[in-house]
Amino acid sequence: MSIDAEYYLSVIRDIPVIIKQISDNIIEIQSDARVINSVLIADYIKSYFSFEIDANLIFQDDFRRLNPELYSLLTSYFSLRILRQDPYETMISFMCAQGIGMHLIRKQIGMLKKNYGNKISITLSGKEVILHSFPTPERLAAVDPLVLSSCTNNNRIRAKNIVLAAQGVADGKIDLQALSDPAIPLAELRSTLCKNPGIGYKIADCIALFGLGRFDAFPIDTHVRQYLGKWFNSRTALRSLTPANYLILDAEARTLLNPELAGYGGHILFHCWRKEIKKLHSF
DNA sequence: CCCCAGGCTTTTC
DNA sequence: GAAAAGCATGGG
Repeated sequence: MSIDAEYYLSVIRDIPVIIKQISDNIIEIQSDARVINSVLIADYIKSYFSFEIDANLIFQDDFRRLNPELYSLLTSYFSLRILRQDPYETMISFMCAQGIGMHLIRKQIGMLKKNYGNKISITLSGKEVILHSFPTPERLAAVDPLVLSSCTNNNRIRAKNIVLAAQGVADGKIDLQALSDPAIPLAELRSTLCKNPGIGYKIADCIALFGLGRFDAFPIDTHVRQYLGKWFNSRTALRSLTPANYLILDAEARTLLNPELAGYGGHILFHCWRKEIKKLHSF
């Protein structure tokens, strides 16, 4: 596998990690830690990068037969990984992602970490680099929403919703551990998450897909709607993305992709669409 | 100045 | 019930 840089500095569950490209198909994970979340780091990383998922399970023979040109375009994205990220961090992060561009989303999350996260020192090639962990629920729960709004693109409603969500996690009213039970039906999981202000269908599905390991969850945003229209001739995709149309598109996607891995496939399609068609480079 | 960006909520018909 | 308008800012 490969990453699109010489190395990445990352903080996984408060553990600083260096991800380095060694050769074309080999990356190396460096860390001083032996365990993450009480799991041996090697085992944790294996699960974190969801290495057990094979794109050929998602885009099966019928897909390949019906969409030969698209399939060949997609194959260079088959090594793309969906990370099993922390559910709370995923929830807050995607609450920052409503109707704005990627660089503004990254800016918001960066400010949240810098202003309210813990400093983490890491040594890289003999030089000290300061990283920031994601702020704890307790920390964000205690912030005045008006103050926090400087980190949320000056959107006070978003800041208030983030504080409410952090408070919910801190006091146990939002039990993300319980929601990580794979036996919970997807529709039920989504409606539970949507009870929180600031979380609609799309963000609920993102939390499920990226934070709860639910690779069957299929978030539909403006890009997904576009490729469903262009690549799969969906008539619904030509209409505005109302809640009703969202559910129709969700059902359509499950007829195109292996339903159990629809979201994983959607993410591969998403990045292929953004990079090949929209010519966007930011992730 | 327009529209669009990994949408959700409130108002209005 | 479903559509329309408001939220916020930066970039094309």
